[in-house]
Amino acid sequence: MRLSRYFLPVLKETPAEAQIASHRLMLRAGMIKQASAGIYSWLPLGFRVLKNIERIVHEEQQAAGHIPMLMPTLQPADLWKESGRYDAYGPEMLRIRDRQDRDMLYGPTNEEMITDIFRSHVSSYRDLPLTLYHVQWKFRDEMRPRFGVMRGREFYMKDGYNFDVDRDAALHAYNRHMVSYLKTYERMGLQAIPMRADSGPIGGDDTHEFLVLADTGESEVFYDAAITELKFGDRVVDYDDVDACRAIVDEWTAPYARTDETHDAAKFDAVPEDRRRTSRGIEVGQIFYFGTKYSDAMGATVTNKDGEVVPVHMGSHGIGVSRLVGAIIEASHDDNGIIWPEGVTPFHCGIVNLRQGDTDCDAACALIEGSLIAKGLDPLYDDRDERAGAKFATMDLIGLPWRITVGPRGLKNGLVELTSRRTGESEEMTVEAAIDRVGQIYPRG
RNA sequence: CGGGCUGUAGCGCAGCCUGGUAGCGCACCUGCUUCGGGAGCAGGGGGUCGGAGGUUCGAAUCCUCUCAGCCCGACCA
Repeated sequence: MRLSRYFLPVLKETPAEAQIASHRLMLRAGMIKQASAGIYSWLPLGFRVLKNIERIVHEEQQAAGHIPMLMPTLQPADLWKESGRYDAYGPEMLRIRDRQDRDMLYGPTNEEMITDIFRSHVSSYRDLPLTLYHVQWKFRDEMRPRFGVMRGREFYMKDGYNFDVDRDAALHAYNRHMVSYLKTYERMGLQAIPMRADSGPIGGDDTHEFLVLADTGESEVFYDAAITELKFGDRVVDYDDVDACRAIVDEWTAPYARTDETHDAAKFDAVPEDRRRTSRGIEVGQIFYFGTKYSDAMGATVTNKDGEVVPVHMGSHGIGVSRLVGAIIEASHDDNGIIWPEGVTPFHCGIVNLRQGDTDCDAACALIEGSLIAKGLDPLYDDRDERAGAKFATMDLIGLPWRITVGPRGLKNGLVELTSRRTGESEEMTVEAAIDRVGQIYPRG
């Protein structure tokens, strides 16, 4: 993409309403524009990041055997009256009436709808296990939206629902989700720690939240430093292997890690003192096992091996996709702007032409751009007729992890500069070497 | 939903107290010079002062109502 043809409305000054780093930087980098309190338009740069996060979520969900679909944002109230949550949910739920005077709502989550789909089409244990998920906009009418996309009223969320014949099978689904979530967050360059949590309005027995450590987090968290040493890395998981999934879950749930809601001071004190940590965390996902809560209420049953009709065991699992954009920035920025992890960056590499209009510089930049595109990468070439300082400042602000700088001085010797946004370190090399290096950084394109 | 604050050009703000018909910086447009970390000079365009009502000869400024946004709290992915 050539910046001169793109839509990147960066701001030099910070809008007054932005209080925290991610909100400030998303506005300054031209990623979002507020439409109303807690409701945002996603401008092209922000949209790219949102879609990258969504893509990783899809890939990891499908790797775990979960099936994508799409449910609507508007739901009939009848389903929610059936589960009892129409009254239980309170004013957070946006209620709407259509022209026929039917009660509708903008969905804050989809347990009722998915249970309705399930009961309409599945009646045998032979069709289980089944996990369906979608990524869709949700709405919760927060009293006080704030912090940009971190706590909007409208938000983009992956929510999945597992259906299993009994408790043991459903617990494997729970473990499978935890494993897939660990992998998902790690691919986004995040350390998200699973912590035992409260179930809130979803209800249920077993639940973990995933928290990213950041000073601006809404929750106080207590954990054993040992958990931050764990890395998922390149390990290959067989998601059908019950014992293997449980072993990974055991590994990540062994060290103490809880939010203030479930904090147990006695157990925390048992952690060696030098490993005890207190911090703040941003919740970026949660998994639940809630048994037959909805299947009982809504009559979602299957016939088991023995010919008995039994309520199906369920769980649900969410990843806050739009919130993750903010959370990643909270965890990865400096005074000059955002620092994107390679997994979610809106463009793989920036190309800065220091002397726009100079034949050699223009040609070198065009060559680099074309070669990176040929490798399946997405570079952002700043071809504007701007001064060097303005181009550098823009690149730093929007946070592309790598930058190739092309100027007449270096080019005289056939050299360009490759700079890491994270470390600030620069290295001079030939045009070809720079193209190769960036290609190696993103082996999968 | 309680408490506090703010709405003046795309963004950041001054002007309001003490009424006299709107200004600064950035951004934008034109020209010249500049050109490796948000350039300089000159010229230029852009605002029903959130909205409605009232007081007044006259309202951005005073009064009433209203809408929107932000902060603290309770709540929350």
